[in-house]
Amino acid sequence: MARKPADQTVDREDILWAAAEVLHRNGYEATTMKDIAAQVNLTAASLYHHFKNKDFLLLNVLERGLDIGIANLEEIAASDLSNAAKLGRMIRYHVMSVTNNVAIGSAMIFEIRPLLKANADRRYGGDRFMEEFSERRSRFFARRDYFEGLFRNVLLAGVCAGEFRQVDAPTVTRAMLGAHNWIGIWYRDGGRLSGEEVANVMVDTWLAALRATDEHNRE
Amino acid sequence: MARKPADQTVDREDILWAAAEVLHRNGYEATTMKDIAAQVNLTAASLYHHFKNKDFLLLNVLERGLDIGIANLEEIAASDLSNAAKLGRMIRYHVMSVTNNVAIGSAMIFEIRPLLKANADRRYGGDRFMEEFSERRSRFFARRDYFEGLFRNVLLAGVCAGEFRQVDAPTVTRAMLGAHNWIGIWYRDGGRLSGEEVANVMVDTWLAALRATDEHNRE
DNA sequence: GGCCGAATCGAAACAGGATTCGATTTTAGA
DNA sequence: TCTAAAATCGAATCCTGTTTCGATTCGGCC
Repeated sequence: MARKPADQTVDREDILWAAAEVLHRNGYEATTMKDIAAQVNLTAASLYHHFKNKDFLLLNVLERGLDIGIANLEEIAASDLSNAAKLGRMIRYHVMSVTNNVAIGSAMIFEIRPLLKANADRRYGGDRFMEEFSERRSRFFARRDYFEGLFRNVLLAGVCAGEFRQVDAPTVTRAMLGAHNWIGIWYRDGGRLSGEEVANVMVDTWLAALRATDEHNRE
Repeated sequence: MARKPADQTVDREDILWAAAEVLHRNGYEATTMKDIAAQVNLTAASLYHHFKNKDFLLLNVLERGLDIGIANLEEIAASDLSNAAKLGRMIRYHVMSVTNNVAIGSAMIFEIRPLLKANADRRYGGDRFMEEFSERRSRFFARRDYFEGLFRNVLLAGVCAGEFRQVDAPTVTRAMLGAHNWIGIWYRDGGRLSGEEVANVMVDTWLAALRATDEHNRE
C-alpha cells in the first residue's frame, strides 16, 4: 500500500496544529516526527512532503502561535480602555491561551532558545537551509520581544499616567510573562481552577501589584 | 595514553557542578555527555565510572540543587520574622540563586518533567535501573512540591494573619515561582540590573501584590 | 618492587530518531 | 481516458549521542 485510501488528506495547517498539540504535551525534545505524524495518521516520512525538516516545522508552529497572540494583544492595546483595563484583558487573554493550550503556549516554551540554536549549529553546517533558518529564527525572537513589548508598553503608559505605581516596567513585565508561561507547566484541565479562574487570579494579582499607592490615587 | 598525567582527579562532586553549569548554559537536551565531560577535562566514557548513566547524573544535579534550596528556605521559614519579612527573604534567596545560576536554577527547568518521563519510558524498558530511577524521580518531584509548599505556607500564614490580603495562595505561589524561574531564561550577567536588583524588584512586586488593603491595615 | 583498586581513555557497539528515496495511489483536469 | 502533480508509504540510510569494553595508568600500600 502507499497512501491512505479515501482518507481526507491533511494539509500544512492540520500538521501545524497537531504538532502544536504534541509539542505542548511532550515538550520539544521528547517529541519525534513520528509522534507528530501519528497525530494526523501519517508516517514520519510524509511530513517531509509538507515541511523541509523538523526545525522548520517547529518554527512554523511557533511563528503561528506568536502571530495569533500578537494580533489579539495589539487589538486590545489599540483600544481606548484605561491602561489598567487593557492590561487586565491582555493578561486574561494570555493566560487563557496558555491554559487552552495550543500553539501560543508553545511559542514561549522555555529552553527554546538554546534549542533552536543548538539544532542550527549542529546541522546546518554551512549548507542550504542554513540561511533561511537563521533568518527566520531571528525574526521569531524579534517578534517574541515585540510580544513582550506590548505588555511593557501598557505597563509603562500606566505608570506615566499615574494609574500604576512606579515600578521597573521591563522587569515586572518579564515577571508577568514568566508567571503566565509557567502556568503551561502546571495547569491541567479538570484541576481545582478552570483556565478562566486562573486568569482571574492573575489579573487580580498583577493589578494589585501595580495599584498606585495613596500618594496619588484614592478609589 | 590512558589517564590524565599528574592531573588532579575529579570526583563526583566536581562532575555534578560541571554538569549543573553546562546544563544551565545549554539547556538539558542540548547538553551531551561529551559537553559535561569536557567541562572537567574528561571524556564522555569516564563519566560512566562516576554515574550510572546520563539520567542519573541529571537527577543528581537536580536533587542537589533542590536540597540546597530547600535547606535555605526552611531556615528562613523557621525564623521568627513576620510573614512578609520571611517571604521577602525567600524571594530574594530564590531569585539570587537563579541569577547566580547553578544547580538550583536547573532544578526547576521547565520541560523537565516530560523529559524525565520520556527518557525513562524509552530506555528502562522494564530492566535494572528502572526501579531506582522512577523511585528517585518521584521523590524529586515530591520534593519540588515541598519546595513550592514552603513558599505557599508563608503566603497562607500571612493571609491568615491579615498581613496579606486574601488571595488564592496556591495559584499566587505558582505565579511567583514561575516569574522567578523565567528569570533564568532572560537574565544575563552584566545586564542592566544585577541579580540583587532583580531580586529587589521581585520582592517589591510580590509584597505589593499581597499588601493588605485598607480594610484591615494602615501603614 | 609488586599488587590492587580507582580513574581514565580510545575505539567499537548500539540506539533511536531524522531524513532520503523510489514506488504507489489519488485526484483533478485536459 | 490519460497524465501530471500531490500525497503517501515502507524501507534503507545517516547521524549523533549514549553506553560498553578492554587496556592502561596512577597511587598507595605491604
